Parts: sequence; structure tokens; C-alpha cells
Amino acid sequence: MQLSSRFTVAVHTLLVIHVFGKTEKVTSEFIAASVNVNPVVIRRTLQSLKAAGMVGVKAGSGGASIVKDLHDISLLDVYRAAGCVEGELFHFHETPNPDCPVGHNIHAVLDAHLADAQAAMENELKKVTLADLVAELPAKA
Amino acid sequence: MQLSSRFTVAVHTLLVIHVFGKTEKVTSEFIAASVNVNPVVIRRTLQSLKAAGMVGVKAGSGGASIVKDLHDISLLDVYRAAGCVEGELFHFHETPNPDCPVGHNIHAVLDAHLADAQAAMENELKKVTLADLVAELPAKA
DNA sequence: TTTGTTGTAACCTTTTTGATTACAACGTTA
DNA sequence: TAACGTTGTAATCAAAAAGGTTACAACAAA
Repeated sequence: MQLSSRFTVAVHTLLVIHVFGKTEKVTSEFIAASVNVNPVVIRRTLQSLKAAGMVGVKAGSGGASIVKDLHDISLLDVYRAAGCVEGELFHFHETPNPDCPVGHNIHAVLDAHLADAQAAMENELKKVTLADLVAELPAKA
Repeated sequence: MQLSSRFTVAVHTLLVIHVFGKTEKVTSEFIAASVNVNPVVIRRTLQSLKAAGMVGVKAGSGGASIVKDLHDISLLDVYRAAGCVEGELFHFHETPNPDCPVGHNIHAVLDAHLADAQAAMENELKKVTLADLVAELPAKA
């Protein structure tokens, strides 16, 4: 089981807007051609990124642009904006038996550790900005 | 989107076996009553834990037992044994456009960072052993 | 042999993801 | 203002996966 691709699609989307934004009108169809998904998926992604204050989208005339400094957008920001994980990363079985000492305390002993693990992952995503990714782009081309 | 509950169910299962193993025959039905899932789900969990060398299960007569020191079983071990994530945690859209500079390089610029984030999470799980959890159990009861 | 349990296949339901169609709303331009 | 291309968004669909459930052969012990 893997997390939704919304996150990587969102990162890809932002990079396309950055790279082509100066020279082309970057429409949902244009981005979709690079990511290789349906344009509607990109439009939904753009709405999420817009709600997070990262991009502007021109209804009618068309075209997306980045409205925030790439140094100020971390992978964690994109991850959160994409909304592929709501709240807790780990999933608990519902209603463990409260009459059993283990079932009664399973959350008490596990929750904090799982939260730590999730925080460690998110903290790592926070270290990387889109500006870092852009810097790596040409070098690997 | 959350990870499968297989992981937390597996932890719960191991704790039940530990707590009741001395005094009762811990069957899949017994564990299922604490976790509050179907006994077959527990049997499948037990097979995974058995394959990982953590438990022994008596076919026929019934009952599961732990066959490894709890100090030597980390949450990461259980996480891996439960198999709720195969390989990569993050999911990529398939076949990004290789003719686009972004599509062509998206893996090159993202893979390492995502692997770092996943490793940070797993590393945190590695720090906690089942013995730690057991130590926390009575204190919170 | 009887009883209770495991091991496992098979099937079903539910949920979720992403694909897709459809279309009204919108901006630009001719 | 009319035509055109694009966005915003709802609705629907198919595919995948998770967990639930039934079923039953294999097995161990009394």
C-alpha cells in the first residue's frame, strides 16, 4: 500500500509551471501532457495548490503561474496541500476491545510513537524546497 | 489516505500474546476478540509474524506464542513483517512524459528525497521495541 | 474418533483512486 | 458582442485494495 500519487503529481505540476511559465501559457492540458494524466486531474491539483497560496490560475483565458517564492515552498507544504494524507499516517483498527487490558491501552502505548515516526518523515520533507529541486533539474538533464 | 491497519493489528496481536500467553491458550479467536476483527484476519497476521520468526503457531491444538526476545523486535520489524508497505512509501504517476525536461527528470530530482523521508520514518520505528511498549502498558492501565 | 483449532482459498462488500465525460462560467480577442 | 479556448466542478465509471466472511481440509490432542 502506497500513498496517493497526488503528492508527486503536485510537485511535478509546480515544476512544469516554473520551467515553462516564462515562455508558454501553461494550461492544465499542457501540464497533463508532461505528467501523463487526465487534464481534469491537473485542474483538481491546481485548485489544491491555489487554495494553499502557491499558484494562481486564470479562469477563462487559461494558464497557471507560481505566486510564491520557490525557496518558501517545501516538499512538506506541497504534501500537505496535495492532501494525500489527512491527519494520521497510520491507521488503527476501529474500536479495540475496551474490556481487554491490551485493547484498552493500545492507543496509549502506540499513538505517541507513531506520531513520532510520522513527524520524522514530514520533517525530512520540510528540509527540501522546490528551489532545491529546480537547482537539481538542469544538472541531471 | 492512510496505511493499512495491518501494522497496528500486528502490534496489538503480539501484545495480546505476550500478556496472556502465560495463563491462557491464545487462539486467533481470543486475539480477534481483543482487536475486534475477524479471526481470519488474525490468522493471516499470525502467518506473517510467523514467517518473520516472531511467533510460533500450533496448528491443530491451537495457540500462538512469541519465540523472540521482545527487546529484539522493533516496531520497524513488525511494520515490515505486516507488509502494509511494499518497497516505496510514496507513489509515482506512471510513465511521465520522457520528451519533457520535467517529466524526464522528475524521478532523478525526487526519488532520493522521498527515500530520505521514508527512511526517517522507518528509523523512528526502529527505535521502539515491543519491550518498550510492554513497559508502558501497566503504567497506563 | 471426536473436538477444537489452524491454514488457506474463495468470494463479497466497501472504499478509494484516478479516468473520463459533460457543461456552465469565465476572459480574451477578433 | 460573438466566438473561442480554458477553467471549475459535478457526476459517473472502472479498477484496485482492504477487510469481512464463509467454507473446509489438515492437524493435534484428549
